[in-house]
Amino acid sequence: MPEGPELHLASLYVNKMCNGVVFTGLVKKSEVSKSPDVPFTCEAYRITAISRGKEVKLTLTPVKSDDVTWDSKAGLADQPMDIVFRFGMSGYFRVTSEEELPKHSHLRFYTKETPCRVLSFVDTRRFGSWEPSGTWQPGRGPCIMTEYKSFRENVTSHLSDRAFDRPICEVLLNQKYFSGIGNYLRAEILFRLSIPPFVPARTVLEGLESEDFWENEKPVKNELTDAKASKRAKQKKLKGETGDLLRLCHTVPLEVVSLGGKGYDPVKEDYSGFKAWLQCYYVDGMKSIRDHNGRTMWFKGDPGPMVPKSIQSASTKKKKVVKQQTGTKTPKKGKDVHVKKKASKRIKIDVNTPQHENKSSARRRKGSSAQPVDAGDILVFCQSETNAFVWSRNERIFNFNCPLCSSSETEWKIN
DNA sequence: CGTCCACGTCTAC
DNA sequence: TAGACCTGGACGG
Repeated sequence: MPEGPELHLASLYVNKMCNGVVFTGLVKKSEVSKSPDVPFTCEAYRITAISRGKEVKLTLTPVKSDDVTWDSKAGLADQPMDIVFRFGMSGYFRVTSEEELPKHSHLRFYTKETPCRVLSFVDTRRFGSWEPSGTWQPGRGPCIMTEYKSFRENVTSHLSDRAFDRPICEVLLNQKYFSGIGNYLRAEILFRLSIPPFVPARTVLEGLESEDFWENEKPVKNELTDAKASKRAKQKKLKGETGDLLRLCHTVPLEVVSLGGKGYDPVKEDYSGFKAWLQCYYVDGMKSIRDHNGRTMWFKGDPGPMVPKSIQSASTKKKKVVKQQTGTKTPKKGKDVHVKKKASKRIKIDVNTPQHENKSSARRRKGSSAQPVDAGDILVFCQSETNAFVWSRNERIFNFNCPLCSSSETEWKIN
C-alpha cells in the first residue's frame, strides 16, 4: 500500500466505509503484534480518518451516551481518541465480516451491527505501527498532497540544510521535507522532468521559488505583477508547462489518488490501472541502481554525478549496485514481481523497440481506463490553499468546506 | 527447495 | 551506514 497516495486512499476508504456506522466494545490487537494495546472501550462510537504524508490518523468518537458519568465510572471512553498509523511496507485498512478477517489483521474495530463487521488494520510484514492517543510524528514535514503550500515553503526556506547536500533522489525520501514521497514516486517524478537522480539536491532546488507559478492558471483575484508574469512565462517555457519539481511532488501523487483503487498493491486485481500509470518505476527498459541507502532508484539516461561509486553498498545483502548502465534494462527475474508471468515475452519486445514510444502509449491507453476511486467520485482542488481531496458524489459534493483551510465551495475547482 | 526482492522506517555500532 | 524488523511471490535449480 504505502506511499502518500495509498495512505490518502486508505483514509478515504475508512471514511466511506465508516460513514454512519456505529462501532462498539474493545479495540482488539492480534496476538503477534508488538504495537501497543489501544485502551479504548466504548458502547457506541464512530470512526473517521485523515491522512498526512505517510501517516493516517483515525479518530474514535464516542456517541453521546445517556449517562456519561456512568460510562466513565465503568471505564468506558467518553472522550475521542486519535490513533496514528504508519503502514510500513504492507499496511492497509479493510472492512470485512468477522468470519472473513484478512490474514495479518493486527488491529480490529467491531461495528455494533448483527452480524457485526470489522475494520481491520492489515499488515503482512508488520513493519507498520500505531500509536494510541498519538499525534502526527514530529519531524515529518507538511504533506505533499494536502498541505502543498507549506510543503513548498518548508523546502525553499531550508535549502541551506545539510540534508540538501545529498543527491536529489535520496532527499526525496526525506520525510522531513518530502512527507509522502516514497520509492516509486521519486522515480516517476524525476523521470517526468528528466532530472538525473544523483544530482545534488540543492542544485536542482535552489532556483525554485516559494511561490508556485503554475498554480492558478487563470488567476482570479491575485493579478500577477508584470515581473512575476514574465518570470512565470520563462519558467513555463523551460519546463514545458508541467510545473517544477516541487509542483510535481504534489500533482504526481494526486494522479495516483485519482486513479482510485488501492494504488500500489501488486496482489490485487485493480493493480493493472496503477501499473499502466507507471512510466519509469519497475518499467522494462529503465535503468536501476541502489542508492546510498540501498534503495533501488529507477531512472532513464544519465544517473548524475553523485552516483554511488562503491559498487557494493547499502543494502542488507551484498549485491551489485549498477544493474545496467547499458541503456534498456531488462528487469531481472525475481525482480519482475509485477509483470507476473508474461515477463519474458514482454522484455524481448521492449528491449528491441525504441522503448519509450511504445511503452508510454500503451500505458496511456490503459491508464485512461483506470477506475475512479468510486463511480462518480471527483478529484477536487481547493484553490485558496491548494489542498486537494477526492470527494464522493454521495457526500453532498457541492456543499462542503475544505477540511484544512475552511475555504468555501465557491473557491473549489473540480479537476 | 533456496535466493532475491518488495510501497519504510528505526536503532545500534 | 550496516543491519533489523517481517512475510510471501517469482524465479532458478
